[in-house]
Amino acid sequence: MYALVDCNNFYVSCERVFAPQLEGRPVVVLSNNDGCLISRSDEAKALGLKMGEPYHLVRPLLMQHQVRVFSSNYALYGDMSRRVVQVLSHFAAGVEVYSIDEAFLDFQGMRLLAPDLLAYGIRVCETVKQHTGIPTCVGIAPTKTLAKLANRLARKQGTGGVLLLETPAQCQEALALAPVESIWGVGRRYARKLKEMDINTGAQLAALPEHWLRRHMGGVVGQRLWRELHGQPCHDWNPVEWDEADHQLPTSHASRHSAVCTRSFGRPQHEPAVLAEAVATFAAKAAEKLRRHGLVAHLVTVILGTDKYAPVAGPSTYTAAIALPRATSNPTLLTRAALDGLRQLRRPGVAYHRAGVLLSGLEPMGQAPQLDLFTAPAPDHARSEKLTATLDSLNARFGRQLVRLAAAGVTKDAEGNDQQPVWAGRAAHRSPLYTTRWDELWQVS
DNA sequence: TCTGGGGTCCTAGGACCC
DNA sequence: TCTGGGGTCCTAGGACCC
Repeated sequence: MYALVDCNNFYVSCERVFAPQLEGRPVVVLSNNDGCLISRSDEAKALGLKMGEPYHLVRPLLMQHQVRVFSSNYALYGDMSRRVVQVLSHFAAGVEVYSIDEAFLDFQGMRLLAPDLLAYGIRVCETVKQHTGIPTCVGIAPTKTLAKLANRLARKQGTGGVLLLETPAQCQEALALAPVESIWGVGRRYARKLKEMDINTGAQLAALPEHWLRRHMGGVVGQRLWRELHGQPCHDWNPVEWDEADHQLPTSHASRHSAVCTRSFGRPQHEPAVLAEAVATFAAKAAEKLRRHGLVAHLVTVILGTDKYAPVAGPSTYTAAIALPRATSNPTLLTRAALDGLRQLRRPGVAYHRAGVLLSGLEPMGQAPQLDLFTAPAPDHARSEKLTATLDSLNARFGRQLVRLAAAGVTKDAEGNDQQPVWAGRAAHRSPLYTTRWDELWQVS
């Protein structure tokens, strides 16, 4: 058995923890660059506001109904997510973090400890709410796919936000209630195809022959979906590992294949120097992510994007890949490669709307075989490793990007005040970093 | 003027290797 | 006229997830 714990309207709920007066009022959170709506309170959903809707199109509606708007604040959401996972870790032998607002719990054999699984699930919800302020729902079922389904139904039909599907009959009943597009693994395309065949519910999908899903729904992916719907677990299990020394960051053993940092600019940019600072910043952030996971990369891909909504033919995304002689997570080497890529890619006079850096060809640090027999390790390799480690610990202690490469640019004015780089995205409504910055702590008066 | 970011898996086809 | 078999790696594209 698996339990899926899902935080309700997660980003909005995080904002409400520190602004309880917004309880019961319509609230939305915007994507990076204040682009689209990515989290909505129940009241905002009731106004007809849709997930992913462009902010500039619904602005009049938001003003009309006095909807409270937030720019996204990932430092806050990431920290709240970590707290939720920490609470969950006390309730199961294993926790798999699936996304920033969802986690699976290993409930195998849980019956022995908690004969009443439903009551146990309710206790999970209550404890998370009490310890973090975040409301959740829990779905419990024999497979991850069925647990997702149970979770989806839990809010409306569950007990205290919890729904337990245990017997085949219970699973069948739930599947019959589920629109086919709500099944985990059935996206827009497959949903349309299925509806054309008059397959409208999860139960109808599960009733198709296994080989049909293999043939028409992505090969083994479809086959796995069929089996999961029939109670046979097919998905991997990748629990987080708690580092005893540093209880801050759980790390997953799931292998990662890439680390990427891309951003839209607040306004289009064509200046080489500005683009270089942005790309250097993204390279450093992606490299930091790599080191956090103990990985090194073989390949650096620089991404530049023009206006993807412009009514012109041709692609809006351009990439240049730089292969490294040796896999590394060193920010200096990765930034240098990224800037090389940028020089290859950039076309004079073209206005770019976004940029990014993708690191791939990943391997665990220390195990990477040397690709180039004739390139000796740099003589200052050890010093440079030490420098990187020092940089990471300074940034961990005093705030992200406090110490960085000069290539990433300077964002202080003459008086030493923080200043946004010219390429920075819009974030007009960001809340304070209540839990991760000393000078932005929540104040109670 | 204004439309996010970060991932996964699978398949097919081409280049290249012995 | 006839043109193997078994691989790897890379890229692009399509599907999905949050």
